[in-house]
Amino acid sequence: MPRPARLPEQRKDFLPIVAKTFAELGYRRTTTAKLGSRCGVRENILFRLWPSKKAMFLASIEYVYELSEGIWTELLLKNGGGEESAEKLLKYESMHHGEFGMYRILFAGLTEADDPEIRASLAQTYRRFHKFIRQQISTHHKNQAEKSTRDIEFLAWAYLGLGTVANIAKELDLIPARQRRQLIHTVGLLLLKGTSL
Amino acid sequence: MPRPARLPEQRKDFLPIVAKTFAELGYRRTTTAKLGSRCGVRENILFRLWPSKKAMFLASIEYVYELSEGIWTELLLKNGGGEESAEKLLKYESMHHGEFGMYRILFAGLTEADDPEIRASLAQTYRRFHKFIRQQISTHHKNQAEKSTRDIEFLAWAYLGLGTVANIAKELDLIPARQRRQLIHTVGLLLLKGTSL
DNA sequence: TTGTAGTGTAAGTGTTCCCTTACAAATAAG
DNA sequence: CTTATTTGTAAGGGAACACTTACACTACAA
Repeated sequence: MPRPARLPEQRKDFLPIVAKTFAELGYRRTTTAKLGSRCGVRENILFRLWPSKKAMFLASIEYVYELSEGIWTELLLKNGGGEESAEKLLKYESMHHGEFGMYRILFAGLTEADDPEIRASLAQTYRRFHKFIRQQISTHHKNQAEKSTRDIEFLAWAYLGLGTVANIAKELDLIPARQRRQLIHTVGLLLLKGTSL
Repeated sequence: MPRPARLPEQRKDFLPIVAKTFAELGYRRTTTAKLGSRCGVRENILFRLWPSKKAMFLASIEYVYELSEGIWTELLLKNGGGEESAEKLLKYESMHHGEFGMYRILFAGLTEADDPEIRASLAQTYRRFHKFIRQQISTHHKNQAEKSTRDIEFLAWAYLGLGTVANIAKELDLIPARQRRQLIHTVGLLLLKGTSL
């Protein structure tokens, strides 16, 4: 009898490394040879775990969301679901937004968006981010002045946009870190509450 | 005596085509052969106009801003610099935002941002967009309740973020066109005035 | 008309890249 | 131990790509 296959475990071990590489180099400049060397194996090993380079990239896109969601839900659990949850998340984000640089995978994906599979995976990821944010805004407003569902959806998109420019600004050194934190916090509150700045 | 060189004219003729190609395919998938065929010439012609593929891309990044700015200032001239300028621009943007798809060049550039020249060109472009928007918000507030410079800067970044998600949403079909227009208009007003939604 | 330099074509060149194949080493079950 | 299968290495194949070179043709000023 042969030894048991450990493919799933290997996938789990290598995925963070693969994702980080795509985040750093983008899709096209990431070569399968480079992925292999970073994982400490030859490239054909990776081709046994995923059928193609594209599949590795798709797995990385999913990983981006799961990483963020993991951190956020942990924060929410600590908080016990109180009303100030959204504020706590916002405060956390203003401090740690984009610290792993994983958003770069989404930028990379956007330039490959004419591939239907990459496009679908990206769309799903953005929708999941949007849904999560929308829920936070909703919860925040539950016991207060009501807002229409449409308004909350818009505010959630605007918040996603805020996070995205913050990432771009970080990437290009457009705004110093301290000011970037203030930006997320100030405008984030404006969007969370929908009230005047 | 030889015939006079027409290199500047050729550059001007080809740049929109080159930029559009980069916008469609991204940086890496755009091959110099493809650029040539779209321009109706062989690739070496393009290498006489720009020293490298990267230079063609850099020129395309600048072109993105100039195109937008041209449209906007034309709109402003028509309006005569009245107080409702910002609103008019906003209305125009809500209707035509991203219609040429040139923002894709910026996405493509972001995944190449570790190249110092591309990074610098991108940074300059974003700064120019930010400055333009900031001026609009400032002008809008001139004769009304004052806002701090810092707040106006933040609102301008937030507006840039709004435009960016709108582009992403368009790219990935996350929001139907009609709703996207409403998003830009509603949240745009919120950011322009800094008042409640 | 003539000479000079611009404008275009055709055909490489060396490199890089995704993915495959061939095969050796390790390992667990019988 | 034997055997079947996994895990790893080494090498390379075919294609694509950025950029170059060689050379013919064209148009203009003198």
